[in-house]
Amino acid sequence: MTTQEEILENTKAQMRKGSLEFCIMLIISKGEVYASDILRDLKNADLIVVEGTLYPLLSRLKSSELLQYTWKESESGPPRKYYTLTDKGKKNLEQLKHTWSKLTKSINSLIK
Amino acid sequence: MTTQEEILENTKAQMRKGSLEFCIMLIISKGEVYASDILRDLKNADLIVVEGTLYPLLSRLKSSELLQYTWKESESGPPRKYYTLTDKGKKNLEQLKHTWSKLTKSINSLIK
DNA sequence: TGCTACTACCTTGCATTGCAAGGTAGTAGG
DNA sequence: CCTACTACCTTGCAATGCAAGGTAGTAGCA
Repeated sequence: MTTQEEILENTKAQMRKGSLEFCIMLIISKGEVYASDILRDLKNADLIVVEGTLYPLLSRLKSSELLQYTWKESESGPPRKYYTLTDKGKKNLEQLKHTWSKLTKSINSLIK
Repeated sequence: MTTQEEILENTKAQMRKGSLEFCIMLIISKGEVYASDILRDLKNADLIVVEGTLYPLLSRLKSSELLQYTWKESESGPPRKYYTLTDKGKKNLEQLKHTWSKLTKSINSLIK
């Protein structure tokens, strides 16, 4: 069975997923962060994401050379991977901002 | 091998996919259309979609009772399925417009 | 009647990817 | 050492976009 509510949530989830990679790069572009920082920032922006989604995505971006990381000690607990954008990542992100801008214009004109 | 260009196109594609279902419902909400009309309108909005994507999606929306269709004769060629939104579909779409508006606000504030 | 071309609808199989669930290991406090 | 906590990562499943291929109705024309 599939309720109306579930159908709606599914489509909403699709929207979130579509911008996920973009959002994560935006967050990293603001300064060195590690996974928990990213999860927190996404949550604050109403973009719920879990670890099982984030870690593979970070790995993917890393192996595409858009991200790099350095290990850093924590004051309390195990060491953390702090991510930053590479030059390639920064260029990529600029293009994505442009793409995002065009997409929202297209859709907003469909809405009217 | 994966080029910079391919990585970028992949992320762009993710963005498009995320809003696809929403866009298709927006197009149908403007009046009775059949598959080719939808493909044309999406293309005009820079949202490239192919048949193999559209037909299963229309079926899904139909079986979720967001869409309905009627067969109509064509002046030249085989008959066509003309789609419209059901009441449930209209309600759903209103919610999605709201979700879209919130999402764009969230992301735009991440961009700044 | 055949033949070709065109349009329209649909299906199959693959690749990608989000996510629930579970796993490993470092640190800290008692 | 034992428990709790944090951090990173993997496995297996399900959803879904898409390339490719398939079926069938219509039209024009010899």
